[in-house]
Amino acid sequence: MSDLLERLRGRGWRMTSQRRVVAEVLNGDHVHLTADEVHVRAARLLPEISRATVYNTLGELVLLGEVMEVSTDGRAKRYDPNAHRPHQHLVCSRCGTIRDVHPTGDPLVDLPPGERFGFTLSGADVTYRGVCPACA
Amino acid sequence: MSDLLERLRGRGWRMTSQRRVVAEVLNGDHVHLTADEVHVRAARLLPEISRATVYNTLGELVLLGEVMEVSTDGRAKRYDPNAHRPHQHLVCSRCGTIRDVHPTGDPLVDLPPGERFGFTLSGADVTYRGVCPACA
DNA sequence: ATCTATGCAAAGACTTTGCATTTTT
DNA sequence: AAAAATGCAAAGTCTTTGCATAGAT
Repeated sequence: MSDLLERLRGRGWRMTSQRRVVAEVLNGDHVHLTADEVHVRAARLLPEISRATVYNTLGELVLLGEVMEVSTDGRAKRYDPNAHRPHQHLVCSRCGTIRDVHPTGDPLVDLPPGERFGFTLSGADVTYRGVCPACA
Repeated sequence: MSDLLERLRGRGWRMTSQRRVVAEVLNGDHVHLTADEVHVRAARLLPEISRATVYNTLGELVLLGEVMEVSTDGRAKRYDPNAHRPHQHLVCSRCGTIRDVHPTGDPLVDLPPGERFGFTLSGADVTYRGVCPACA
């Protein structure tokens, strides 16, 4: 749908060739790359790009709210460009692959006051676990 | 309630002084320590204990299913001794503190077949996010 | 006596940082 | 020209590993 690059341009994000290739690599659905995977793919388009820049850029995109950081167990963080559309994740317990899934009914379970321990709630994540077809 | 140490003894777990202090440190409710925190506290009871042993022991407890690994964002993994009782986590977005919360209604949302992408589902985690009283 | 856990120190995976240089606006 | 991004290399955090020694059953 909406193009990450366009959205960023619209927000007046200073554009460089490095940032452009990072945004290109991240664009799409069911994209959940690690920083290193982003670096490898970005380097195919722009060989000189450094790992540091990839990390910087990913950090920026997260701050801008355009990309979400997803941490699955002990593995490297993954970056999900679907920050604008609420969704949940289905994670393969074997290989770590992630698919986006979309709420069906009303999965946003609320927490009763007695269970809040004084916290100010901001939301809830749901992560489904299972084994993907490739690993089964 | 149930004592972690007792449960482990009952399962014929080879007991050493190191393992004993790790189990003691982990025992309780709302305990979600990092490996390093476990090491510090264990070392107060048994100064010679090494980090490697703490990591080994935590890994064992996870394999035995007596302790759960909880990964919150990019921080170090935390270890939760409440593996036996189903519960969810309420995480402070500011400081990372975790509280256990217990299902009220039926929070286990099911995923419709059309959204499974061929995965064999094994379960779902719910994590509530918010700001804890200390950080607010 | 046998079998396993421990501890050290080194390596490894992932990420961040400081600073001089280059690029964008 | 001013402001900000890049890249390098070094350091930092968290975790794992190999192997000789110590300890549990």
